[in-house]
Amino acid sequence: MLVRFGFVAMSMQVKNASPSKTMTASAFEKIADREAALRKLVRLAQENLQNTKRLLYHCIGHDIRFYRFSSRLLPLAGHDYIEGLDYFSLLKDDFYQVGEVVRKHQIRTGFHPDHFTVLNSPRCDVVASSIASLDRHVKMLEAMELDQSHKCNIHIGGSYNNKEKAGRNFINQFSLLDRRLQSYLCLENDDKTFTVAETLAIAEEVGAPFVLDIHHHRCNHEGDLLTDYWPRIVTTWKDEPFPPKVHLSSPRSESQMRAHADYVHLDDAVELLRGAAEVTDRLDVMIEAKRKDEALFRLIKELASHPAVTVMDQASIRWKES
DNA sequence: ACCTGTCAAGTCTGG
DNA sequence: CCAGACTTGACAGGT
Repeated sequence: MLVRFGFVAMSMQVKNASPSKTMTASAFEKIADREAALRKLVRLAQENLQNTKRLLYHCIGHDIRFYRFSSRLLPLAGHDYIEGLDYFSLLKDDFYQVGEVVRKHQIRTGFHPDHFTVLNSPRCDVVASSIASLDRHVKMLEAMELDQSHKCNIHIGGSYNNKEKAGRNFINQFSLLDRRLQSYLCLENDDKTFTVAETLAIAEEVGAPFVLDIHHHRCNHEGDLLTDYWPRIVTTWKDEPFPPKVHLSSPRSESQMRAHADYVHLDDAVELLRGAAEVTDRLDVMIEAKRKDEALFRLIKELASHPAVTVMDQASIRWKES
């Protein structure tokens, strides 16, 4: 099994390259000259896109072909204050430049809209802003000229005291989305509410790929063994150009089980790779650790001494279990 | 240069 | 019904 590793949004090695620079709503309010404030927002967004490009070059230089964009590229996006501001026409070229690097170097990218994107909420305003957020994320991918193989990954949402009903509500809301949005989505199990079993069943029903988060699974499962789900997980990716993707992280501590640790524990990685190797010959692993790309490089280094591992380059390995 | 507190969002819990 | 916890990186304000 060929395994490629990726990281999220920012680098611990590339300095002054935040792709998430922003302005608070209250700071925006305090600027008397609204036009000047809007210009500053556009400048921040432009910096975020240019830094994203720098981060992509960093990836390329280290053989990394899997990267998740920051979901905060556009400051105050969706906020009432900036109504009428068209980031997309103003930053057309910046978006295009990012996409150009991605396509030229065949990097797998995507977004993870924040957990306030809740499609199954009983509140109409929450659903509406969630759809608007998804639309914005897809617009960014389109502005980069990246097709549906680059996904927006979301969770199912809240349970509202009736998880089964909440799941059905998600399916209903999903079915009401434009096909354009649907085709860019993939679904991930979360650490509190929707387990692998529940999320996978929903993903199968709506025809979206399923992203396994091994850490969330550990926080939120019902004694179910992952081995029961691996074949079905892989099947949800069968029509996709890229291989199945999974999220890998370790708990910060026993008292902070849900929080992400600085680095990934080798054992967690090995456990994941063992399971995946039974069902797929390609896997993309998104590292979700505080130390970002440093955690990726450290994990590769640690994996190198495992008997089942052959290191291919700085960011990928071959797993060959005895 | 560094440190601490605040900011955004939605859900859930506890009072 | 309301306040606070949860989460995260960056802002904001203090020293």
